[in-house]
Amino acid sequence: MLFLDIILFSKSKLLDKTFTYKAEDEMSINLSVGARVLVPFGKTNAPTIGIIISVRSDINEPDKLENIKSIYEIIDDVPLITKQQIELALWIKNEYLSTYIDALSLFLPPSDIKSIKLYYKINKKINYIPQNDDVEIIAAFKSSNIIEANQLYKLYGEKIQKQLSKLVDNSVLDLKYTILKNTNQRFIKLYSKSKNYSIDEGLKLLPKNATKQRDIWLNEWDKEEMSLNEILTKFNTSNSSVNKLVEKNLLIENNKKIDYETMHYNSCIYKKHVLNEEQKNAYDRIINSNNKFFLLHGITGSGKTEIYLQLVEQMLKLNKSSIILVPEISLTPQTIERFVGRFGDRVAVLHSKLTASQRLDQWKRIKKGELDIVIGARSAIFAPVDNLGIIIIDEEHEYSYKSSIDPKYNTIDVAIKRCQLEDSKLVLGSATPSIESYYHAKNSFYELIEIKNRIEFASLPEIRVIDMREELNTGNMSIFSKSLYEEILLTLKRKEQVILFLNKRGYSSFVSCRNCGYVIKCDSCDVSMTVHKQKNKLLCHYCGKTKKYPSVCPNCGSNKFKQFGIGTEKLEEQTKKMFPNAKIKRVDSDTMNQRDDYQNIYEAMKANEIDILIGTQMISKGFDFPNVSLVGIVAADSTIFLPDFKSAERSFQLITQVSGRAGRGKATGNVIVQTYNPDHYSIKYAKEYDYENFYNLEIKLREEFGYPPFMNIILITIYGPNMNDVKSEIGEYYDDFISILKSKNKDISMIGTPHIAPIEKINNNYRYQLLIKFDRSVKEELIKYVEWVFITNRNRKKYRSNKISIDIDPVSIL
DNA sequence: AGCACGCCGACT
DNA sequence: GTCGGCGTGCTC
Repeated sequence: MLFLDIILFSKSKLLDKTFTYKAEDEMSINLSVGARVLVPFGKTNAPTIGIIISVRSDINEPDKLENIKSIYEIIDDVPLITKQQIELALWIKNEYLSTYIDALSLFLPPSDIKSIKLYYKINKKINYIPQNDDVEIIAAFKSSNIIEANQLYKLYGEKIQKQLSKLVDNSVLDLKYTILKNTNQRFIKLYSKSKNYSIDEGLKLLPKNATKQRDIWLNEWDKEEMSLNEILTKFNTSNSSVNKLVEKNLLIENNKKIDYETMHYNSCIYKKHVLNEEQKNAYDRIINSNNKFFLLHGITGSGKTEIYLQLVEQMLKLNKSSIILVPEISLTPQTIERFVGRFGDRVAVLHSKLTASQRLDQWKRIKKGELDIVIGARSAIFAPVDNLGIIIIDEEHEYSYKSSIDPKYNTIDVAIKRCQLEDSKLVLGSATPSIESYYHAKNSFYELIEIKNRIEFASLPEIRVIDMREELNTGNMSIFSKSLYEEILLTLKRKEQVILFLNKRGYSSFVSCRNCGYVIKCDSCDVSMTVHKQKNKLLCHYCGKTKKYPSVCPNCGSNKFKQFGIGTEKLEEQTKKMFPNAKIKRVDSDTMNQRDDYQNIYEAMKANEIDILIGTQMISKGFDFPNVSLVGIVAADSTIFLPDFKSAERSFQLITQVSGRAGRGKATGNVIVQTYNPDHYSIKYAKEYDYENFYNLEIKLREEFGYPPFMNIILITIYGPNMNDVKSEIGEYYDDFISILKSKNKDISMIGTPHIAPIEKINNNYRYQLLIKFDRSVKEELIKYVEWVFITNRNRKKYRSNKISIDIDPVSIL
């Protein structure tokens, strides 16, 4: 007999624990850790899916033995996750206080189980004399030994379930089940022109006014068979005309199985470059060092990607696989292109636009080892690769590496843990490492590798800081400083490209009444609404709700309004006005709706079909266009003074990263930074490309104010529809928390009391926060107390409508 | 999450 | 007397 510890696939917090089942002593059970099982659960023994996380030959509390049920069956022949991955999942559960199933699900493929069908089978060996209500049930089994449960419910109503389970208990009936899996086969409708009609014969069947149908019938097709989508785009029509043609038998409809295995990326071969001395040195150190963890600090344009590519190539030679993480896959087409262009069909590209079945397919192929290079956003860290040689995290300072949904894991910490478990190397790369990472490199946790020159000794663009206060003094009220305006003119004249960066989408940041100063706010959030001119609406950037532009002030009735703060939409409008002959495109989440929009802009940029590219953060990453020689940062102040411990770092990184988009080709680059705070240290050091001194100052401030990497932070937010309930709940649990700390009598310093969140209300939920700062040495212990107070014992009924968010090591405390 | 048990009000 | 309302508590 063996005992299996199971985690059920349930979202309920109350079922978030291990359940022990027994199974016959079989060899196969030991090999089934990580496989899914079907188990009887609850009073009705409902077949329920779980996953085996461990197998034991004994049980801790023997008295409970009689309560332990036997599993129904093991679902997977091959475990979905390895023991190491289970260990990593359990680490994540404890480190970030998530549920078991949330942590495990990170590693699991999309479910291939459609449903479980239940049957009842009559047991012929038992001679049962039906009593009372059982009579008709037993009678039903006269015609068939086995009947689907749903069928029985249909015949006699759901309430016979009780009798059925009683009959099962008495062994009169046996419960049977089948697991229905998705076939993972998709069909697509393909259309071809009927060969039974000549063109003219067909034409006769089509009314004169059916222009679209005639278009489709008369024109030459690109290929014999076209999909509906292809027809619709080619002939700019709707499916009704296609359906009509099918009705008339002029088009033949064909169901074809589509093969998801062929997922290609249009990319050309990306040939190998010879590493320069600095690159080669970096490469050699990573390959040869006994250290496992590296921080590659290389300025923008220093050729980090080529180092990554050659590291991966070396891993292939050693028969090892690689994981490459990029901040946001759709925003880094270049990196993807290079990896696919170098390694072709060994590369799995995991991105958020994959359908569930594509995702499953990729997962299986990675698991099988057909794909041994995985490139993707943060969740690719959980890819089921075997024999992992290296993990590369590009742009390691990016916030997107910290998950914002549960489990709120930090990808870098997960990667470190994974590398320890699987004996692999980890390379963090950035031109502007996070303060925390650089600190750890300075303290030898990472081996620090610095690259100080651009490839082929291209020079870094010169950054000019323009004091916008002086512009105002000289009477320039426009968005463009004199210098930026002139520089754009010159750049356009030279037929080079310009990137204008502004970190705010929309037209204006907010609207306020000229008479009384009232600011239009979202009805559901404590946030001012942004003007979106194209949509002719006010939009809340937090909950997405919209409002009409007001005709009168809801506060005083005045009809005079003023808009404040510029967004990319207004910048685009102004730029078009100032440079009427330039080809201008805007990139922000408002213009990037379609799957291919970003890719199209990228291609257009490459082909020099755009003169001025305007965008938000979306364009700050990995864009590499040789013909961009001017970058304008329109308002560098937008994030500087946010009350967040990372805001100075963030500003420095943005300016450096965006500046890095200039001067990547032969043309020397220019950067113009417009600001009202030219003396702020993040702007001053960014101007000089002086990461080192920026770091030296910032790290002192972090130490002084007790922020990471010196102190750890846990941010607890309780939110709900009633402000008083939220306030009193967090107060009560805070008291519990404090008394636990006191009773433990340990030297735990903990700072802070509950307070209303900087954004008081989001989506009609009032928010209160507790910010806990503490020394790293007590982290493990403190997390246990947080779990005890805010998860295990958080069950007061009157706060049922409140929710909680617990963020360990948050990257933002807003 | 389900599901059963159980303790109260409105009915044939 | 009983049907059923949903509050409470448990699931290996």
